[in-house]
Amino acid sequence: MNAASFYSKVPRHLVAVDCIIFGFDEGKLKLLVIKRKVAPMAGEWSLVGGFVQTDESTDDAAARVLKLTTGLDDIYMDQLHCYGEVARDTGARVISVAYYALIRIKDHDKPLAQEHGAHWLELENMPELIFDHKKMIEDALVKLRDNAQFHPIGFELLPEKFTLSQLRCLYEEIYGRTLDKRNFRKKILSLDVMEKLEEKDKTSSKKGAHLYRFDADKYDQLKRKGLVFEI
Amino acid sequence: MNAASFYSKVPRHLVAVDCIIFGFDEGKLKLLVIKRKVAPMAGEWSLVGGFVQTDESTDDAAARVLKLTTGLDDIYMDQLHCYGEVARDTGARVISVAYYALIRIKDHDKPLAQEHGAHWLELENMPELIFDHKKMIEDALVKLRDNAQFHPIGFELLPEKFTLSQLRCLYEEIYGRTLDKRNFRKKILSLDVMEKLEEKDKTSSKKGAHLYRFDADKYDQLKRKGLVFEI
DNA sequence: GCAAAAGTGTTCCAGATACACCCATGG
DNA sequence: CCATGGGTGTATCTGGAACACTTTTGC
Repeated sequence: MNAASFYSKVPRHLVAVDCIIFGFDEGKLKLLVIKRKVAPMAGEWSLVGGFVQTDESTDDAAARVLKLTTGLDDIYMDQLHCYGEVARDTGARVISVAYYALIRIKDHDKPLAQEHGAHWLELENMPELIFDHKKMIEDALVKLRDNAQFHPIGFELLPEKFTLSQLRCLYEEIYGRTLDKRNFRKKILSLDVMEKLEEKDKTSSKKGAHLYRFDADKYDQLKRKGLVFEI
Repeated sequence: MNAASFYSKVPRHLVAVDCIIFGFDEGKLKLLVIKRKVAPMAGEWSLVGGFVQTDESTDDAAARVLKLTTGLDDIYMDQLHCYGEVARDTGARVISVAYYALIRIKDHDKPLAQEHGAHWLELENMPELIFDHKKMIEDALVKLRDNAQFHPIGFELLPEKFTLSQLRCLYEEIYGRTLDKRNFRKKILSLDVMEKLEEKDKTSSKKGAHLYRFDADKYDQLKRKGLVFEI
């Protein structure tokens, strides 16, 4: 059999990407979701998505969709899972590859997002979503937890400069449980991957809290030497 | 926009599944690979795969492909990753969803496998493979390690009755390092998820080693009570 | 002066690691 | 009788968990 006859007569499918876009604001994990504009399910809440084009990889498609809605490039994104049930999309048979992204809410293009009907909703208070998007979000949260424990991805959700309280609050949100203040400080500081700045943040206390910055270069160096990041 | 116009004019893609089929035999992790029969790359080593049909989910397609080559049903399978680079398949643009499966080599339909040109090759001594199949295998091994540590999936690779030495040997293969005999026994037995049988296996020692059987019901009970499986 | 968040150390316990010898048996 | 793999217990160490008071300063 030659290549032409091997690949011909094979069914072709619509392939979509859906993005679970995490943000962190006001001490809460949030997701960027949109009011769907097209039938079926127009007007319902949906993840941000789009179809994979002929000349782009699925990774590229996810990056394109993210940029289209947030204006952001060069963002932490990871593939979550491919959802391939025949009837998962009620409009047509669509195979969807889901990605999750971590962004700094402050950095995104707010007008652009609004133009696309996008809203930041609290993870803990998600409305009904179309198709299997709820399941995607659940799966993404599990994966986020797993990854955040052993990789320094939490910093992707915080501003460049942040306080230890903010960082702890973020991890508490991700893990869904409280963390001991002293143990958390001890552990994260012992990793020695953050730079302590002179500046203090006074927005949330009279005393002021030191700001820190994640040092990616230092992390890479230490990782090569065998550092095991764990929070 | 209505549904018909929304979904029309969207490019459609060939979607394949590829299966990384792990087995364990003679103390070694092995993979079931085939000599590819069709162009391009006919005659080269390849993972077992096939195209996703119109009426089947990607999970179903993977299960179908596995059954076709091994005769086995109802096997541990988990999705690995969706590989979506545009040019990953040199014959056409094919998006591939990879799955990995754990089977008991002794249970598979050997003649059927041979008929499909399938061979069990040692993981440590893999030849070159077509396309990105090498990468898929590497990714699968990472995922297998991660999963085996916290889920009792190692048992899927062993016969129903096995000795502690066999089990330890399997984990040594998976992790790629030796494990202390006494510590391993202590840990695995303390989980209390295996039934100790009266029978002994004398094939590998004069004294004979007790056979054990994994007790899935007991594991499920203990898990509900909060047992954390970890090896 | 007081409210509100920042910052700081020690004790305790569980689980991981390291390690060496006797046992049973077929040949 | 000896070679081979099976089976066993203890001491030590490390890292996680629990826990409460002082500091700073804006109001």
